[in-house]
Amino acid sequence: MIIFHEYMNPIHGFAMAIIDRTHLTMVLAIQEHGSLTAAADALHITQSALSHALKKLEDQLGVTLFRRESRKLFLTQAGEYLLSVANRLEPQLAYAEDRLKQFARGERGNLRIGMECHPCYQWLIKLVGPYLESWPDVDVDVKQKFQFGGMGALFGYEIDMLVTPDPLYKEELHFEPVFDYEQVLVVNNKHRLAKTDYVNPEALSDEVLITYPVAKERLDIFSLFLMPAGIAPKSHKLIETTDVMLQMVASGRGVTALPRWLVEEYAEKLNIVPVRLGKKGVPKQIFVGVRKDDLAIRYIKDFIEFAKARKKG
Amino acid sequence: MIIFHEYMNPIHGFAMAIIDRTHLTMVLAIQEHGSLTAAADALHITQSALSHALKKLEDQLGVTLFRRESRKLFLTQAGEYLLSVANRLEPQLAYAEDRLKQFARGERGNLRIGMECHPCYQWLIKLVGPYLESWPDVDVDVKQKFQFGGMGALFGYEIDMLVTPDPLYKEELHFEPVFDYEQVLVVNNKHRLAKTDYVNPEALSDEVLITYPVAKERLDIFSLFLMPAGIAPKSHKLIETTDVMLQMVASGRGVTALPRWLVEEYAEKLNIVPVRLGKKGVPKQIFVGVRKDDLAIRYIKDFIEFAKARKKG
DNA sequence: GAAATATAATCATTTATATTCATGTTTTGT
DNA sequence: ACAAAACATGAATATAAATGATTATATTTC
Repeated sequence: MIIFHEYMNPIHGFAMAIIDRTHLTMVLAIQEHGSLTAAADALHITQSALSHALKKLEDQLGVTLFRRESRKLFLTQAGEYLLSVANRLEPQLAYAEDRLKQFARGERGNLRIGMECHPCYQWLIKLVGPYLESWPDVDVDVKQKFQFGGMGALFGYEIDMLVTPDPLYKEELHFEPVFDYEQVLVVNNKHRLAKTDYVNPEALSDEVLITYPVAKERLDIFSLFLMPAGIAPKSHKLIETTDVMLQMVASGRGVTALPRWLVEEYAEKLNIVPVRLGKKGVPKQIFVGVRKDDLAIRYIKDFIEFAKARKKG
Repeated sequence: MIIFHEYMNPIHGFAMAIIDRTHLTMVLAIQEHGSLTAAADALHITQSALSHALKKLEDQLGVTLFRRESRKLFLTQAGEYLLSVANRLEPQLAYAEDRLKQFARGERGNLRIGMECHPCYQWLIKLVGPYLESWPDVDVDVKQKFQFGGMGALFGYEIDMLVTPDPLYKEELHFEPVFDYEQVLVVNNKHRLAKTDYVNPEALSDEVLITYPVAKERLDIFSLFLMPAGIAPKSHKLIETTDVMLQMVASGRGVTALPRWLVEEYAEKLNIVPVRLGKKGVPKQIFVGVRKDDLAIRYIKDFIEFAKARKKG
């Protein structure tokens, strides 16, 4: 029996779409189990419900999906086609649902990390490898340039995590220190200051100072050391990368300021020496900040744990 | 807000599948129109309904799909993913639905034609070309061997249409004559019977009769001509194909019986001549039969019209 | 060949779900 | 400050779906 049934003008509901996921699972179950009764069992509904659902679908489409022959059902051409569609699409829906639940559990996602502290990059790189291993379904993305600063990027959902030496305590954000270190002066090992215990700001007025190309306020050597003493270096050179910067220092072209742990690492290969800034040194802290809401996401919370566990002093 | 909501043990309904086609269209509409209100309009539901539906989906999945920022919505990572799924799968569902409706209108399908009449094959072939052109979404399949005969194949849904000279009037079947023709004797043009107006059965008792390899009861030359007169040919050769059969006749190896129109076609190339069987000739009819239910299918009904329009006498 | 069994269809009713309506809250624009 | 626009919420209601009981029919079993 073929009924030409026009499904029209539904006042309620998502308009005229007929085929639904339930219809796919329905056809799959009937085919798999060979009868309405068995299929209904598998779907945890009654035979009656399934019979109704099937009939309704057939009526709405205006096509017979199963030929009823005595008490058995056989797929018609249309049914065969719908089955093939179901076989193809239903697993994809199921898979999508699984993945979304992974998102829900915080097991899948894309962690976009912003860096506001040049030398921290070296530290981060060492962290990322093991982290990616323990979160195989999380991708990490590191960004370093922000139109409205790292905070703006965090607020604007441009990044999900900010690595910075300057936390900003705001209601919506959560900052946590991940490691302490000492900011030191770096000089060539034959430099006149190489053997001293510490340097005073005045000692730098004759030096070429090399830094990353960012505002002076964001450079600790200026904000915490030179500017309080009212001193300026002989000249100021800007260099992008840590490697080149240290090559310059090693070949006696100037001095720079970096974390002590980083200098010690490079000291194995280059002729450079760390020297304390001032009698007491310049202590620093690095923080990671996230949006408070995101602390519920496991892979984000776990990244912070990872970071704290790998302190470098 | 992330809610860890376990959706469990539903007593009713199709178990635990969450994502539905409505959810796909929902996400697509929100994305396309940029706001719940506009999307709801497009879906012909109220803003409230859409808000409820979205919230419910998010609760069930336990994941936020849209970040609400002031009065605007932005996709989260999970939402982005669901959108990509929706973009991929929803059109496929819509397409499947379209095709099923084509089935319903009888515009798409597979027409399996069974042949129980050897020479009809030539006639059918000429029909199929134009038919396929006017029904681009219908495939035609021609079968010639049936374990339980043509009728059995029709009943058993092995074929959808039977071309036969012997209709069987049954409740569930519908037969219709598609063309009338005369069954004639075919002889070499130098044959002693070539110039006669007609032949009597006795005239064949000295001839080699060539036929298709089927039961004698199904051969008109036997059932309608020789057997009623109690005559048998000198010998009986079985040949599968019409072409070879007529080559044999043309080279004087025997005679055969075929539709007049078919003989006239071959007579242009081969030295063969049709001769009337008996004073009145042997009139025949070819029928096509289908299951009565299938008459509602347009491409099937139309095939019969095609056939009748291309009569060959 | 009769009884038992299995399957699907149907009907009336209950239950569940989806949608609306009325309203509240927040944000935006003037 | 105020109106308009956008989303959220709760209660009421409309729609859809599932159930339970029953019927019809075909297969299996004895």
